Order: sequence, then structure tokens, then C-alpha cells
Amino acid sequence: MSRIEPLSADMFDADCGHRMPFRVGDKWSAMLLRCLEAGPRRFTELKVPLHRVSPKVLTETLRAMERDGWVSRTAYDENPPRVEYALTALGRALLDPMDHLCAWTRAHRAEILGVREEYAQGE
Amino acid sequence: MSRIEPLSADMFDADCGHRMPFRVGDKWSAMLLRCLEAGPRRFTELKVPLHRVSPKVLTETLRAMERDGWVSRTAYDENPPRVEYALTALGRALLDPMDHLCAWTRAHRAEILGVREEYAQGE
DNA sequence: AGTGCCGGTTACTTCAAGGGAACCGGCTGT
DNA sequence: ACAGCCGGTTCCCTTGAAGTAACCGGCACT
Repeated sequence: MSRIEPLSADMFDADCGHRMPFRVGDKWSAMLLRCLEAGPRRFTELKVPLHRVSPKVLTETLRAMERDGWVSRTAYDENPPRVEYALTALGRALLDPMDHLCAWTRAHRAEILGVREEYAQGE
Repeated sequence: MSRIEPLSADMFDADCGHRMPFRVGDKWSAMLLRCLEAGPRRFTELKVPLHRVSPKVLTETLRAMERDGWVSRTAYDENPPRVEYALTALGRALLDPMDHLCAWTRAHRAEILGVREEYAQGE
């Protein structure tokens, strides 16, 4: 058995790139990214597929994504008001790694569920 | 401007594969995956690079990953006790999409931080 | 007899994300 | 005059993840 290198104490400092990308972890961002994939959407439109989200949380999430440059927000001076959210180039670039992750999930979902069931038996 | 398809109301049911993979979102799983990349590790060894994690949370996270089939836990009947955690084939397969995501983060970190600063100015 | 190591467990606390319900301004339509 | 639409905001509450501190059993070493 070969010797394995010891793990360094600062593998996971803030700038190391091993942490998951900012905010992919929160509950709605990834799904919002997917909602905006095909083109700009309005606030109310986004609530349809995300029908469990409250307006408060939707605003929060969109603001955070805007702050990180993933989406742009465009308000048109009309009545009734119209606001459109769209992916920026940066947000669009994130779709590619996201797709990989989604593909992994689809490919292994059944396997994971099986393991879980086994594990539950052994308790 | 071309017409964009409306978003369906059931885009994100539990089985759709658009949700982020199980538990990549929690605080430590992704980093643990990275710690185990080079080979099996012992409990105490894992605490070194993750020096901010408490034994309780480390146990919880490892158990959850075990439950989902990402890691295996092997206890040797020695003294002092020795326990080794290792990636399963499933866990190892997850490294690939993770790498894509990490690469994205490294590539765009500066850009995001720049956008954040701009955004902070405008407030 | 006391100390330390290993891999945890237990009980308690903290904290931020998320959820729910109500409300808002400005205009339109009836 | 009143209701409705849009894109929110505000206040309050719940929940669950995470953190903190103390402790455990079994053996070995001194």
C-alpha cells in the first residue's frame, strides 16, 4: 500500500477554488438559473415553475444573483410595471458545469436511492 | 424578438434531475470529497484540513455521505481504534462534475468579486 | 494510579435561511 | 368608487444546520 500524502491544514481557505461556487448551494439559485436558460423572464413568470417560493425569497435570491453578476434586472417604465430578469454571460457560463452536475444526478439517482434503502435496513 | 415558451408549473418536481445533486449543497460534503480524493483517510486526519469542523458535524456529514453511497467506512479492530473513510466508485464519479464547477469558480472568482464591488457602490 | 489516544456521543445553544401573511404605490379598467 | 395587476416590501415566526463543550470506553504507556 503506497504512502498517501498528508493533508495540509489550509486546503480550504477562502480563495482556494475547492469550495463550491458561491451560492450554488442555496435553495433556489440553481433552479432560477434553469428557468432563465431559454430567455428573459418576468418576476411573476418565475413564480410559476417555482410555485413554492414566496415573493420575498424570490426577490432575495434574484438580488443575490444580480449582485454576483449572474443575472441582470431590467425595469421598463410601463404600467402595470414590467421587470425582466435575464442571464448575463457569466450566468450563462455557469450552465455548463451545472449541466454536468445535473447529468450526474440523473445518472445516479436510482443508485443513491438504493443505497439509502439498504442503509435504512441496517439500522 | 421570438416568442419564448412559457415555463411549466412542474419543472421542478422531486425527480426531475434539475435540482442540485443531493447534499452537494451542505457546508462540508464537497470539501470532504476533495479530502478523500487521493486515498482513504482516518477521522482525525480529516479534521486537519477542515480544522473548523467539530467532531459532531464531521460525523454527521460522513454518515450522510455514507448513507448516500459516496464514501465507505471501515473500522479496524485495533487499539487505539482505527477507522478509514474512502470514496466509493459513486463518490469518485462525482469528482468529475465537481471539478467542472471548481474550474468555473476559479475562472470567474475575480469577475464576481468585481461585480460585487460595483454593486456595493450603487447602494 | 493517572495520562493520553482514537473515534466518536450527548446535550445545549446559536444563527441564518427560509416561510407566511399582510400590505404598498401607481395605474387601468368597469 | 372599487377591484385588480405587477413587483415588490415589511414584520414575524419556524426550522434545521451548525457550533460549543463536555464526556465516554478500551487499551497502552509511565
